[in-house]
Amino acid sequence: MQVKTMGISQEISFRLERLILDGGLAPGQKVPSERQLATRLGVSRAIIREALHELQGRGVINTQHGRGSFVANIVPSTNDDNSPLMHLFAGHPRTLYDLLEVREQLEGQAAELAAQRATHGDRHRITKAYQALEETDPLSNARPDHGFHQAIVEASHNPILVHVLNGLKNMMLLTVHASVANLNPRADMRELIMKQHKQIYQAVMAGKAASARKVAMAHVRFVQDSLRGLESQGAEVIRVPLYSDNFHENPTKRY
Amino acid sequence: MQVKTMGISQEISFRLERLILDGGLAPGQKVPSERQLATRLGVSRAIIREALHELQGRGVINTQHGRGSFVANIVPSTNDDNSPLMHLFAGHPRTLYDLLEVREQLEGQAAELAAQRATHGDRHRITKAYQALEETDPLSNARPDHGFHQAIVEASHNPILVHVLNGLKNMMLLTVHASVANLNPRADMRELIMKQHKQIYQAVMAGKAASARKVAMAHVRFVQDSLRGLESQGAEVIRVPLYSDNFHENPTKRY
DNA sequence: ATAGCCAACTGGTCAGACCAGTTTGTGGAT
DNA sequence: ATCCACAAACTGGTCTGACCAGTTGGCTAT
Repeated sequence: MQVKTMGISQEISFRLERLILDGGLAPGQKVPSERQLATRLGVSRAIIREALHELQGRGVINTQHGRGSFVANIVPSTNDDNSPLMHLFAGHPRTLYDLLEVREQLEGQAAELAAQRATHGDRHRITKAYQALEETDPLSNARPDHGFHQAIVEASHNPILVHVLNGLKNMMLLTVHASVANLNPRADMRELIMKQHKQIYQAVMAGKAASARKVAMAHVRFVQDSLRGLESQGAEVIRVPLYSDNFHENPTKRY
Repeated sequence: MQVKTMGISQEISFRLERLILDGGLAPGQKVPSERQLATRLGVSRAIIREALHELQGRGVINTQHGRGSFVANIVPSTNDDNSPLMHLFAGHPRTLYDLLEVREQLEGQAAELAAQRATHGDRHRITKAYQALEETDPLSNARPDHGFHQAIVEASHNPILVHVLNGLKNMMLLTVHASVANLNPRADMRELIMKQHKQIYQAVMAGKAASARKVAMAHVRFVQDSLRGLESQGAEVIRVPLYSDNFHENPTKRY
């Protein structure tokens, strides 16, 4: 109905963004002061501030008290690295564990279904992925790991499950790839993880559905606990801001 | 360069975002009015507006003149109506059961977590939703049913779970006759479903996590089996999308 | 020349007012 | 009794002017 209408503040933010992106303002350059913009554009300073906050939320500029606003170093990438979700992870590390909590369920289900439904072709692909996993040095990269899990998920023959888990995994890869790399270097952990992979592989191939679910869930939970352990040791899993929260009641006890 | 300082408006936007993440505000839900937030948080309305603009720029919320601000759907993969996933439903009713298969897991997990983590406020909301569910004639509409499940999912305090399940639910609404609409007309089934709801409600409220998971999963599985039964009798389960219920008018649209 | 201070920037916050859409409930007309 | 219209009472949108709080640079006093 009313989609046409766009507030002045929106229009201002668009004009500023276009000005910046068109090269009128280069990255690092200082944006005119709020009062200047207000008089020059013929609007109140409040509007300018709202528009600037919008750009700030988009990551186009950053603002410093007493100094001014500056054009951020933005790579006009079409990647969704700047998606709202990414910001959520950056600001709220708990979300990572929420993610793993859900993954624990779905990976377990995937393994269970895979054990039940895997075809000959599936088994072949899973075996190939597992062998690649064994032969590759986990230190180099996590792709074999990715491939192994992927093969199992696909063997579940549930496209919804594949889709959802793929989405969750992408989220993780984009935000915590460093931490995954942090996990493997420790010899003891690496050995444990490889043992878990072996258990998953064997259970799925043997068609032991319940067992497959169990070990797959244990695997995710292990990763989860390990990350938490790393974090408690001061490792930088993801950026951690510290803020108190008395705005809304907190859940009784998390984790 | 003391980077530590963060303005009130930043903190407000952070807290609001956190509130949304915690499931206190689910996608599509209305954010409290600016004046309410201002008084509740003890800051001026200008600050609230700046914080909201920041979230808006980030795509977390969208705002409509005269109506309010609403939480946007921030998990794109499972909510995108144009997703290739939607095309799967076209000719493959089986996908519906894949969906329910996944839902079985996640609803179970949601109930389990809700039983563990529900706050006083959560319990109040769940109780209210359950009472509405009891009093309403299920034949009229499915809103109370949705509200009840939604309340439980939100009480899990896992934003990822909330968003994923919300996406799956939307998918179902878009493609399937609401299960209750199909199932309830039969007196025996309706009674069974209401009994299951009661079990879920009691288990969650009693904090019996394992039991809550069990009955919630059984509920989804029952719906699943029932639909399959109906379908085998020749009933039309899958339908063409006709809902335009979604109002994602994206204000960040250029031009 | 330099240490120190102060004025003039900058953004941050507040208060209250008014405009502009939306929703809702109540009234009257039917 | 039903239904339509219109007036509150919401909601967000904008403006004004004031004051607080960091930063910067220049000007004094040493």
